[in-house]
Amino acid sequence: MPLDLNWFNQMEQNIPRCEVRTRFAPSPTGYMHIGNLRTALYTYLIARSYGGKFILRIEDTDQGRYIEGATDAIYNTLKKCGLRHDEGPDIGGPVGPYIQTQRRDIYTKYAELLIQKGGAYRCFCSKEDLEEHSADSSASVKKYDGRCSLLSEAEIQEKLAAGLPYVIRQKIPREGHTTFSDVVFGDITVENDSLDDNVLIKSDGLPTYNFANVIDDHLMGITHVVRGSEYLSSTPKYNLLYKAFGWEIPTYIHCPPVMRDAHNKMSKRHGDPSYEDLISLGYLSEAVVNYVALLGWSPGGEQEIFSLDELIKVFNIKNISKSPAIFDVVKLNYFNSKYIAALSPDEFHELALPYIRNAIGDNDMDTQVIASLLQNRTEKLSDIPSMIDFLSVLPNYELDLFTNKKSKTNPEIALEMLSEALPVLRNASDWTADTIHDLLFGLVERLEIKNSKLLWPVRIAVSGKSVTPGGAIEICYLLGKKETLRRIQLAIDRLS
RNA sequence: GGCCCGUUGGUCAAGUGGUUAAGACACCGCCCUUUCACGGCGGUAACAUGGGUUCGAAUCCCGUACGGGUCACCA
Repeated sequence: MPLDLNWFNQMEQNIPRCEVRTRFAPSPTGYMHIGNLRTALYTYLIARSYGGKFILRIEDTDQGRYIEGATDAIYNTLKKCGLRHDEGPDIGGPVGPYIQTQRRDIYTKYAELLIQKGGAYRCFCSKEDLEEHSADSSASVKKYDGRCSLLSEAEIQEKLAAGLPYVIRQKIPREGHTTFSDVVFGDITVENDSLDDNVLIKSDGLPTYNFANVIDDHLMGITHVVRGSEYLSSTPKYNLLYKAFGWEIPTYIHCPPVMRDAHNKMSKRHGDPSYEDLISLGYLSEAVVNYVALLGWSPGGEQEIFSLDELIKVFNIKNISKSPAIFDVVKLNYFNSKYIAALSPDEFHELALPYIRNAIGDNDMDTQVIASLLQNRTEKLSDIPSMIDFLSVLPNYELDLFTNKKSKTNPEIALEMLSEALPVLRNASDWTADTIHDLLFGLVERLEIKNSKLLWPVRIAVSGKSVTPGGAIEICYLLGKKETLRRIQLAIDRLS
C-alpha cells in the first residue's frame, strides 16, 4: 500500500514553530509521585521562563498498566500545584489528540514511512523464537540479533499474507557511534553496536514509548524534552530515529532521580509519600512545590522561599544538578511551617478547623483563639489534633511534670500555688483572657513571686502536658471557668 | 556483567585553577520567654580515594572505590 505523502505534509505543516514548547507526559498508572511532580514542575518552569507553551500529553500505550482515575489525579495535581497547561486532552490544542491511544493511526503511518526510509523493519519472531535466540549466546545480555531485518521482500509478503503477527523494530546501524547533547549531562557518546533493535510498534498495533515519544514530540513541536535520567541510555536511539526521519533534534534536559535514601528512588512500594499523601498529611501545596523545586536544582543565591511566579523568574536549566537528591521530610516540614506561618489568620483558621474539630469535637471553644495559638508552631496540619487533644480530655499526667527548674517549681510548691489560685479564679466575675490575666498576675504581685512560679503549675494542672500551644492564661480561657476549676481542684487533690 | 552517568558536612546545596570552602535544614549552646515553639546570636561538621598537570587544584586529566541508571511487545 503506497504512502499518502500529502497526509505527511499536512502533519508537518501543522507543527507550531519558533517558540519554546515543553511537555509533561505522564502515564496514567496511578498516583503522582514526587519525582514525577518535580519533572512536571521543571517542565512547566522552562516553558514559562521562556514565555513558551506547556503541554500535557497522556502516555497510555501500555493498556495493561492503565489505572482508572489516574488521569484525573494528574489533572488535579497539576491544577493544585498551579502548573497550568496550555494544551492537553481536556482543553485541546492545535496538535491533538493529546492522548496516545487516540493517535494510533499516526504512529502506524509513521512506522510505515520509517520502514520505507530504511530505519525500521517488520519482525515476525515470536516470544519463543526470541528466547531461543538469546539462549544461543552465553552472555547474559539479550539483544535481538536482527534476523528479520534480513528477510527478503517476498518472504515478508508471504508472512504477511499468512497473517503472522509482527512487531516493527528500529533498525540500528551496526557500525559507528551516536552522540547526543544534554543540557544537564553534556555530550554523551555511545557505540551504535551497543544499541538494540527495539520494538517500535507492538503486536497489538500500539507504539512503545520509544517510538511514540519521538513521533509526538516532533509532531507537537516540542523544543525542550524534559524527563528523568532513566531515559539517558535510550536517548541515542531516539536521536537515530530523528535522524532517520530527517527531523530536528530537540534540546534534552534529563533530571536526576529523587531518592528516598542513598540507594533507592522514592517509591510507593517503600511507603514513600506521593504528592496526594503529603497533602492529606497536612502539607501545603505551595510548600511542597517550593521544596521539590530545590531538590536537584539550585537558585544559586541564599533565598530559599519562592512562589511559583518567583521560580519562573529565577529558574535556569543550567543549575539543574547531575546527581540524585534525597528527599528530606524534615526540611519539607521546615518549608511547610514557613508557609503556614505566612498564612493570614483567617486562612489558617479555615485550613486548621477540620483538624481542630478532630480534637475538640463539637466543643464550644473559641477556634479562632486556638488557631492563633497553633499557627506559628504547626509544621503540618495533621499534627494539630495531638497538640490540642488535652482541651477535650485531660491526660493522665505524672506529678513530676510540676517540677521545672527554670520556673523553680516542684509538686510541693505547685500544691501551694494552685491552692492560692483556685479561690482567686473561683471569684472571677467573668471569664475573659484579660480577667484571668489580671487575676493571676495580681496574685503574683501579692505573693511577691516570679510569675512563672505560679503560671507553670497552673498550666500543667489545666493541660496535663509539659508542651502546649499557648500558656496558662489562654488554656484557662479556652477551657472555661468550670472545667478550669475542676482541673485545678483535681490537681490539688492529687498533690495533697 | 556490558554500556552510560554521578561522588563538597547527616540532608539540600554554592563553588567552575588562587575563597578563612557560602547558605539552608537538622543538631548543640546562649539570649528572649508564663512551657514548647517562634525570633535573635553563636557553634560542631564536608571537597570518596590514589596518581598526575600546574607556581597553585574541590575545580583539569587518568586510575581505583563506592553509588545510580540502563540492557522489555513498561514508560
